[in-house]
Amino acid sequence: MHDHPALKWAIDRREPALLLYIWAPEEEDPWRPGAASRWWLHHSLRHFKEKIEKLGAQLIIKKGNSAQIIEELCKQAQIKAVAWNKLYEPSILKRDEKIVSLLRSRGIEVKQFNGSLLIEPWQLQTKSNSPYKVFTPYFKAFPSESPDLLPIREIRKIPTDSSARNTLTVEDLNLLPTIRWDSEFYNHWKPGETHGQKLFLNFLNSNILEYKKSRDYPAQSGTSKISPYLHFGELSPKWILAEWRRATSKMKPTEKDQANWFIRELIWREFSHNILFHFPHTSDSPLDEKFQKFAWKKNDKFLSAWKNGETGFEIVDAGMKELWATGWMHNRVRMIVASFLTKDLLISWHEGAQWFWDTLVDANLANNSMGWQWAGGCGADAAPYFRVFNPSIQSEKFDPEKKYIRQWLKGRKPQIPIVDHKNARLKALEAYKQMREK
DNA sequence: TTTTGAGTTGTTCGA
DNA sequence: GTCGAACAACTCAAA
Repeated sequence: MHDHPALKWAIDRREPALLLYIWAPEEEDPWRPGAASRWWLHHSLRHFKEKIEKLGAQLIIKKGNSAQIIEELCKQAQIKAVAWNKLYEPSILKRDEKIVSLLRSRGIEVKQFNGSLLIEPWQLQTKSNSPYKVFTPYFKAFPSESPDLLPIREIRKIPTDSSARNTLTVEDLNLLPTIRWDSEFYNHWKPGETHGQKLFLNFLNSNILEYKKSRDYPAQSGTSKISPYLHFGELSPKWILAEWRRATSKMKPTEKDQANWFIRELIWREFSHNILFHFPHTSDSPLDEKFQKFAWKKNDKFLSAWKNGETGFEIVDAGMKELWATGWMHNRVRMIVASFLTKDLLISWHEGAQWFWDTLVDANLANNSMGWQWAGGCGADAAPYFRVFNPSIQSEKFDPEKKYIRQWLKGRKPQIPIVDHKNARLKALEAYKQMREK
C-alpha cells in the first residue's frame, strides 16, 4: 500500500477502481514460481487482501490467461483504463507487451509504472550507450539525488462501487504444499507489508550500525532479511532508501561507513535487473560465451548429496539444511555452497539455480541468475576462476565457534567428505584451463 | 582510436 | 606465524 504508483494513479482519477490479482504461473515459463515462493505468495496475498478489505474495497482474484481475464473484466465492468506496476522478467515483459496492445486496440487506456526498482533497468548506460557489465562503474554512476527516487505515500482510501464481483479465494489457488514440509517456515517468516516494514525499521535501529562487518557471519542476524518482501513488492526499494537516509543522516562517520554497505547491496539488486534486461538469455545460458564449452559434470548422486546437505562438509551441509528448513540461506553461505557445487563438484551453476529457485522464499530471477553465474565464473563481474572457496577456511573465518553449524546440524556425527577439496580444486582449475584452450 | 586503470565477497605458496 | 605476491589474461569503461 506504500509506494504503489499504479494504485495511486488509479485513485487519483476519483472514479471507482477494481483491484485485480491474476495467478498465471505458466506465463512465466520456464521459471514459474517455485514451491517456497508459492508459500510466501499465499500469505502475502492473504495479508494484502485483508488490508484492502479494511479500506472497504475488494481484491478480485482470478487464475488463467491474463490477457483474456483482463479483457473480459474490462467488458463486464466497462473499464476505461488499466494500470499496473511492471515486472521485468523477460517472459513477463513479452506477455505484458501483448496485453498493452490488446487493450489499446479496444480503446482502453493503459498505464505501466515502476514500483519495484529504484530506476528502470535500461535507464543507466555507459557513455558509449552500452549496458553496464561491471558493478563498480555502475554503482559509481548510479543517480544518488533525484526526485524519482522518492516513494509515494501510503494509500489510505480506495474509491469503489458497491457491486461485489466474482472472485476466487486465496485458498483456491492451491499455493500451499500438500506435503507439509513448510512447518518451520512459520517460525522464521511473517509475509506481508506490515511485517516487512517493521522488520526493516528494526534493522535500521540496530544491526545496520555494524552492517559491513556483521553481515558476513551466518550465526549472527547481521543481514536485513528483507529480500522476500522486496521480491513480492511488499517493500519498495524507494521506501527502503528513504528510511535508510532518515536513519543514517545523523550517524557518526564510522557508523555511516558500515551503513553505506547496505545501499551497495540494494544497488546490486538494480544491477542484476539491468543485466537480465539487457541479456535476457542469462537465466539459462552463460553471459560469458566461452563457458558454452565448459565440461560441467552430470552426477545425480553428488547433486542430491548437495541438495540434502550430505556432502560431509559441515558449512555446506548446514547451509543446505537452513535453506530447506527456512526457505532462506545466509548470503555468505550461499557463496560457499555455490562455489562448492560449481568448483568442487563441477556441476553446472544452472542446476544450483534451479534448486534455489524452488526452495528460496526470496527467489528472484535477476538476482538468482546473476548470483549463480558469478559463483560459476561465467557471469557479469564473475569471480576469477582461481577463486575457489575452501569450505574449511570459510567455516573457520566466518563461523569460528561453529555456532551456525551446530544450529543446523545439531548432534550430527562427522561424515566422510564426498570429495577431497584439495584435489577437487586442482581439477576445477584444470577444467577451466581446458575450456580456454579449446 | 588508443591508452590506462581497474575489476564484491579468495587461497596458496614461499620468503 | 605473518605477509605479500601470484594465480592469467581479458574486458570493461572512461579519459
